Amino acid sequence: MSEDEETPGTAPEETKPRRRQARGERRIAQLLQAAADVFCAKGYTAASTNAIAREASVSPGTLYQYFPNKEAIALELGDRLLSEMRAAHGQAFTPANLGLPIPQLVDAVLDPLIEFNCQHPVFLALMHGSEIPGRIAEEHDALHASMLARVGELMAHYLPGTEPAQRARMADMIFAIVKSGLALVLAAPEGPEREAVITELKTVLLRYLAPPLADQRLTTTPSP
Amino acid sequence: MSEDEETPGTAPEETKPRRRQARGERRIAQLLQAAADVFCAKGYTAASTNAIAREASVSPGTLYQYFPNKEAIALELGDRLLSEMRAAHGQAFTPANLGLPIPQLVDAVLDPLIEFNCQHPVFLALMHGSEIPGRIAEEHDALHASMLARVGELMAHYLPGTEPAQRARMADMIFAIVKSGLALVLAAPEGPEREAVITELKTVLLRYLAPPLADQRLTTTPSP
Amino acid sequence: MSEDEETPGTAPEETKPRRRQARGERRIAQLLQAAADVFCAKGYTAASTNAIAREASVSPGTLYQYFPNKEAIALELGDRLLSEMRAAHGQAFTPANLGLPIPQLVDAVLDPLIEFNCQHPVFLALMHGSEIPGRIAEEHDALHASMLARVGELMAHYLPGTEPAQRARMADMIFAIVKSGLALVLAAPEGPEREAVITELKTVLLRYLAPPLADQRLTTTPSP
Amino acid sequence: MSEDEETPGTAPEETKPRRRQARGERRIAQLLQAAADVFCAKGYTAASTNAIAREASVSPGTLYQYFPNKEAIALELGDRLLSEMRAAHGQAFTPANLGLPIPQLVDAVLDPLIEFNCQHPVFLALMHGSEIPGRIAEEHDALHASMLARVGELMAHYLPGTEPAQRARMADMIFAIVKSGLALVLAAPEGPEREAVITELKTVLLRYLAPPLADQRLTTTPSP
DNA sequence: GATGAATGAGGATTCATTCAT
DNA sequence: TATGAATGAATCCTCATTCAT
Repeated sequence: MSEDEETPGTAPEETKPRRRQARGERRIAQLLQAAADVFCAKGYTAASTNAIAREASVSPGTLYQYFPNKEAIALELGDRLLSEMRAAHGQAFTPANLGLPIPQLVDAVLDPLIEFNCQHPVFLALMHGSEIPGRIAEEHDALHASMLARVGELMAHYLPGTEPAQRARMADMIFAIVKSGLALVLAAPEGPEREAVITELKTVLLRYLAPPLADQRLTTTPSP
Repeated sequence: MSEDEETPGTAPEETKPRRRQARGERRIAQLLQAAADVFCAKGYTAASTNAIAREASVSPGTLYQYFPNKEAIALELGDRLLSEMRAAHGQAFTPANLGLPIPQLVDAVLDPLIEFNCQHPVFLALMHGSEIPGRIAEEHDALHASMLARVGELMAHYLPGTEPAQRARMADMIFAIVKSGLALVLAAPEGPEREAVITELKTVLLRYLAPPLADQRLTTTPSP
Repeated sequence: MSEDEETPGTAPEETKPRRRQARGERRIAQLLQAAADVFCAKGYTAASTNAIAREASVSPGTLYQYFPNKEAIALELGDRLLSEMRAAHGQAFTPANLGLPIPQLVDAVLDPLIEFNCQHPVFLALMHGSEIPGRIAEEHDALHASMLARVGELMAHYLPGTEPAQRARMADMIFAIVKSGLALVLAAPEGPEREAVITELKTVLLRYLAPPLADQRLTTTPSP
Repeated sequence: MSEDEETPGTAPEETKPRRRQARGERRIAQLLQAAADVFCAKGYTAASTNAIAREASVSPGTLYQYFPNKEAIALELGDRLLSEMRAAHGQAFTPANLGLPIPQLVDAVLDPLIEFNCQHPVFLALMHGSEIPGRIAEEHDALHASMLARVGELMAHYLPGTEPAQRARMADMIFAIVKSGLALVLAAPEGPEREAVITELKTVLLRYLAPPLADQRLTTTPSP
């Protein structure tokens, strides 16, 4: 039984607080959605908390009831985006996928990632944050690091023979390519053009990875 | 004889204005340098003209003697950077280079570009400007477009058989890879690590381009 | 029962907004009063929004919650003054007054006008605005024109035989005399001296108008 | 022989200073002219010293070599205007004119005044200065007072039987009428319309003054 | 909790005035 | 003296944040 569910009949006096929490959650979601929209439209720095409140059809005071300041909004937004992405995208790293040949692996990793970014364009907007100050930048680094780590795991699995420093460089590279490729994908009009861009992005990765993988195979599996 | 008087025979009336102009030019350079630093540190939106003036050890009024507003500073900075880059980097597109095999071509194009960006990190900072408003964005698009066009020319030269839409996609991709690769290069510590990152970036590009170039050779040069 | 709750039967949902509106109106009135004082003291151009806010014991931000800029303050002030004046002074132009002999008419028109200007010295201050820029000047012209038109109507009624161009000149003249006479009245110390100045102003007008009115009577009423 | 010209052969060492003074005077005149233009166009408060210097084709530094601050410019301008006006207009108050019948006196006083104001529209602009601060206002009062005194003298001459307080009121009134009438005259297009406005202004004054003058004649000169 | 008015520090920009040349 | 660059206080206005209701 999950902690959030309660058997009917238990402590009725908890219902109100619960409701409140539920309402609070809705408020927060609503505010984060508004923040996402405004960040997308204006960027973090130029986005004003008043604009976010207005977008959420809420007064500025209400916004500050849920977030201590503008930074916290971006931070929370980043966190939620990240865990949402993990949920939507995490199974790409399951052992099942780790056995896949690279082309399928790339599909299994990129397709949900692209899907996710199409639905949450703020994500990329926040990742690009060259304009983002202080703690947010750190937070971004955290996010960045966690994603890099995932890529690193894959690399370790598929290219165990490569020396770690080189593997790190490759992971950085792949991550950078994916990020900027994602931007191209989002910029392309939905439809066949976007599909073509997606294909192109995968092509870049596959061609980049093919030679080391071939090396790997030669080295590790002396053939049957 | 006062310092302001000159021996007859020289161009006397030009000296004073020239001094002034020289001083003005120096001021402008100093202000642009300060702006570059502040833009790098805070991003365009969060950079304040007062901060730029302070960084230039100058009063706000002085800044406004040379630039009508913050936008003009970024615009002029972009212009200067661009022409400086053209000067430093333009010969990469000379016919001599167009005959080069791809690896050398990539070196000829990327090396000066990397060099330039290491010396002028604002350039990348300004290119990323997702937070940049109005006319500056347009200006950036212009810069972006002009650089893309260069890449496009190269592509047309080396892959004439590829259909234009696909070539455009490839050019976008290459440009995106170079931009984000450049960021990795700048982020790497100077020395062997940076060199390794540079090599990796070139590797990505070469592996990406190798198959279409091979196709091209097969198609166009039926060989003896 | 909280203060915010009302007995059923009244219009409960209007109370809060109404309170707010009332507060807002008070603020606006307070700001306009402060603006009036500062405009009187320094003139429009030299009046600063910060000074107005300070005079109103309010922060600059608050001022800008109610007015988008300095111009809007002067415009609103002009509008309010004008309609207040129309309310206080409008009946001077009723048909009843139009039948009056000139001396009574002059009383009926000038007395409320003087009264009004004594209570709102900004009015004259704003009308003199040779320093006033842009839209405000236009607005002033509108106000000016509307007052001139009133005078013109009176003239047309009392001197129908005079040619229009001449009537227009006379109206301009009368308006100018009244404006500068009003300034003298305001400058005079309240009491008998002020009364004497008022009398003198009326005398100027009556003596100016007497001859054409006499002509008019001779021309139009051939007598019994 | 004018003061500024010197006979050849006299003290040569005085030539330079003299020249300098002459040059200085020219500079000052040039600056005051520029100031007049800018004050007319923008009003005192909105006129910037830089704009005045630019209008005079001079650097701001030069302006401050001749005037300690903006106020001093307006002050000096007022002074010069006043004495110029006295020169051009002073003979209106000569004993010869004092004997004239009122209509001719009015012509003798107003015509040069109007002429002067048409040539120096700043004069009126400065007189209206409701926006003018501090010492300038006082200075204006001085100017105002000196002109009022002139009118007062005339009144004393022509209406010796009227009680002084009333005469002062009448002088104020006349002065006010003339000032605002002058503004109408300047506003009218040159040509017959302007002439008509001038006539109207004189009419106002003559009608205003006729009754007391008639009284005066009855009272003082019973004569056969 | 919700509201939105209020705050005030801070940012862009101007301008009277000074100063090195 | 003339110049015009430099100054910095003062303007207008915005926005993150607080607070009375």
